[in-house]
Amino acid sequence: MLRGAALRVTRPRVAVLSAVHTHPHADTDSIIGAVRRDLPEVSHQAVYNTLHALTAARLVRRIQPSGSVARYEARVGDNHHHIVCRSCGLIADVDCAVGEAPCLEASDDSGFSIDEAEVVFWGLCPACSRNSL
Amino acid sequence: MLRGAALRVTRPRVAVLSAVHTHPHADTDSIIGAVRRDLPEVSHQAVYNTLHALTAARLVRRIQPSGSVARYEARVGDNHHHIVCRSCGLIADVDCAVGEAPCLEASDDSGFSIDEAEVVFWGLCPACSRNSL
DNA sequence: GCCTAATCTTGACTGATTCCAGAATAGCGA
DNA sequence: TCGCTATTCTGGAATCAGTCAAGATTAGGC
Repeated sequence: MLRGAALRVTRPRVAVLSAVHTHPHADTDSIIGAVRRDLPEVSHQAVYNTLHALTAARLVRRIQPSGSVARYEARVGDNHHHIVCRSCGLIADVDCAVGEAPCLEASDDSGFSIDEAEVVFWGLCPACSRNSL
Repeated sequence: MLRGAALRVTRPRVAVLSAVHTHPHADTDSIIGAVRRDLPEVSHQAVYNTLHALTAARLVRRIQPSGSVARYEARVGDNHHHIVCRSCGLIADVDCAVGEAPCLEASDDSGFSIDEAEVVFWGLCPACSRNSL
């Protein structure tokens, strides 16, 4: 995958890419933790660098719901959306009915040239929903 | 408005509420600046407190597109959406065709109880669009 | 195997936001 | 109108995610 994106194959990069694949929607800190289970010596800077490089190469997607830190996921290219729990922050994927970006047309684009419509559904996850009764 | 929300009417609060009305989509720093034109002595903390209180009271809405700091707007209750310029960060409003939250149904809610669908359109504003030609 | 540019390590730094303790004050009741 | 009390504000320190920068390391082409 890395070679396909014209990126050098280094241990930290392989570990980060793999961590993002095994931990969907994880924040940077969790990814650093996961990577260090394989490579205890990686610097946080290397992880930040790699995440930026992978994001720029479209191998991972960066998401950041309001009030949350940056999170990353490896599911790219299918323009799916997310549901975020207002209470615990849990994130789940939602398939996009349309499949191609932008899946939605703006009623009035104010002269902008739009290339993507990002949808975030807000609500309560099953567990928090139960607890709030 | 403040009294209607059972909030004490203080000078900082009036100034913040007014600043949010006159500066749509402004970030906290701009709001602090605008407020200090009226009340030079307000602390940044008072502005943060007030913005949180107003947000909780639903008198203002907090928005935070990926990679941006928190921004606030006074247009509430009509569930409109936003277009964000990828290049300069400019934000414009887009009316929601439906008008009531959630304006969109998730194809599969994963057991979540959803109360809002937030839509962010990404693209280039007219000026940046022209410059990139 | 060597060379060079890309990448990594280390450690300091920034900027937004939050935490805290003491001073000020809005709005209640007398 | 006056005083009381809880809420709010001030000022300053602290936190936390993320960025910057310089020198050491290393992947990958020759």
